[in-house]
Amino acid sequence: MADDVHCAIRGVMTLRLTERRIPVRREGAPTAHPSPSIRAVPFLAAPAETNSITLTSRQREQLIQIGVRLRLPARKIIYREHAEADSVFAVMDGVVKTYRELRSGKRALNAFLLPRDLFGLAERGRYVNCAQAVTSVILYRLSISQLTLLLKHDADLQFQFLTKVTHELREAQRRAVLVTRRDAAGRLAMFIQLMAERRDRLTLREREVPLPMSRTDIADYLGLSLESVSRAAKELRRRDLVKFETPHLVRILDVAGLAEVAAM
Amino acid sequence: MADDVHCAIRGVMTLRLTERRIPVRREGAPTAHPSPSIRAVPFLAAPAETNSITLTSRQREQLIQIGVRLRLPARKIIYREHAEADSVFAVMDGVVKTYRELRSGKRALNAFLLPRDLFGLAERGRYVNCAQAVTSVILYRLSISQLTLLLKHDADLQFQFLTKVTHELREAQRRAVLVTRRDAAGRLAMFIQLMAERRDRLTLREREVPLPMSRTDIADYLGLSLESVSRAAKELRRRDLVKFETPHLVRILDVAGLAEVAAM
DNA sequence: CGTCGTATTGAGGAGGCTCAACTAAGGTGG
DNA sequence: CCACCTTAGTTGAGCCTCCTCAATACGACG
Repeated sequence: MADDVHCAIRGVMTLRLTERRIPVRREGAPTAHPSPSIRAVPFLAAPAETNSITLTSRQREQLIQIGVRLRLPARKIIYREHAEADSVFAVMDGVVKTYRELRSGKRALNAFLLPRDLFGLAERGRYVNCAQAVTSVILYRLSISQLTLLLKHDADLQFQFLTKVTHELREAQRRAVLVTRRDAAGRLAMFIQLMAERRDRLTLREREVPLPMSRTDIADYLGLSLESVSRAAKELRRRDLVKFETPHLVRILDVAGLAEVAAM
Repeated sequence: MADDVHCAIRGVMTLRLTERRIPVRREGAPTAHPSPSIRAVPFLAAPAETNSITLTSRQREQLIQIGVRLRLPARKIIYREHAEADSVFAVMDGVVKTYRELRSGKRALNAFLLPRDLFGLAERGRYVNCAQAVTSVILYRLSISQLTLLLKHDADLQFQFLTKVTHELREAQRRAVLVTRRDAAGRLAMFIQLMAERRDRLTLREREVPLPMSRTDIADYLGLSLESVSRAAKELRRRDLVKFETPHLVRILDVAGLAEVAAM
């Protein structure tokens, strides 16, 4: 009995810690996306449709057939820059980062990939950046050659991919604009907004935004030093715009105020 | 006779000036790309192929059928941010810039579009940035709705577009990495390299790189102030890496040295 | 030859980076 | 169970680079 209680407490504590460091299980857990799906805002005006594209069940089945489901631990390197590119990956659960190692020893983060995102950008059959799991992740690995065949055969499915890549292009442009600004607080505010928008609506309501990545990752993404991110966080807190419940969970206190700081 | 000479001289002078300010006619002039074509490095390893993709003559014809050829003067605004997006454009000749107007009154340049580039990025039927002619340009205007139909019907053609957008995504990521660096000289060096690579091989050999855009445009693209661009140019000149024949034509004196400065 | 737009040059100030010390929390091993 | 070590994050001081504001030079055009 005493042992049970002890175990229960330890279990809870461990769970909390795990939640904080690598929050893989959220509401809408793995089972919510049992088959591959893609998130993208279409470039066409969608009359009655939602903001997102959807694959037909047949398209999902086709993807499942050429794909393999993977489960990887946090920090696992998925592929390296210049490595032979044989696969494209779809994130089912967890967070992945893609980055480049610079000569100076610094690394430039290109993107954080969340569930329903694709990654595995290649050029002439070689990956153009590295990919690493931020949290423990569940991925869907698609053979590029098989995917290419499938896309050339199914124009509708390919159109979904075209829409997705176009979406990614817009995001990359947005980030490029973001990192030109000079003030650290503004950049961090935009980053928090960005992560908040990409969350499911469920938690958006509570205004709690998980930031599973480290301060260093955020700094490398925003083109700031780690210290500047820390100071910017303090600044946003001082102005009562956000509150960091933990280093990896931020609560937005003033949505409008944060938007004001984030505006360029 | 005297009048003829006078006219001839004036004609030559005018031509030279036009060349410098808006160098539309280059070797491989408009007639070199009489029908729409796209430039992109494929993401697949191309065994025997070149670095570029090519459209079949039938695909070109299909595009010509749904497209309209346009000739626009320099500085002409092609479309504005948030405007209804009904067209995608292919550059046939000249240079176009896409940018966003920021609240602060500044503008952030997203890209310079050269011949064989596409532009007209939209989100939910609205353009996400402005497009303006830098030089006088010849464009091919494609109706998005008709293009969409065509792409959904011709998977091979769509695959070319997918390849192109993927290429643009890589470029956007590269730029996002570029603008995180702190030193102005390094950024400008990368920019000169970038423009040199995108030139046709013909002039690359001579190491003369035309920069048809203004210093302000370069500054807005690199996330620097106009003055910093000027100072960076001076710095590169001081080190004998480049020489500015005119403000809009730079000659690379030391390819390796420039690459060294440009390296991150 | 004067004017306008573009590009260059100069002086001063702001912001972020670097270096370094310090704190907090987890994991390990005695 | 506690001391130790490692990693992540915070805080502080001084420096460096770029931005801003302002004046000047240059070239094109009327």
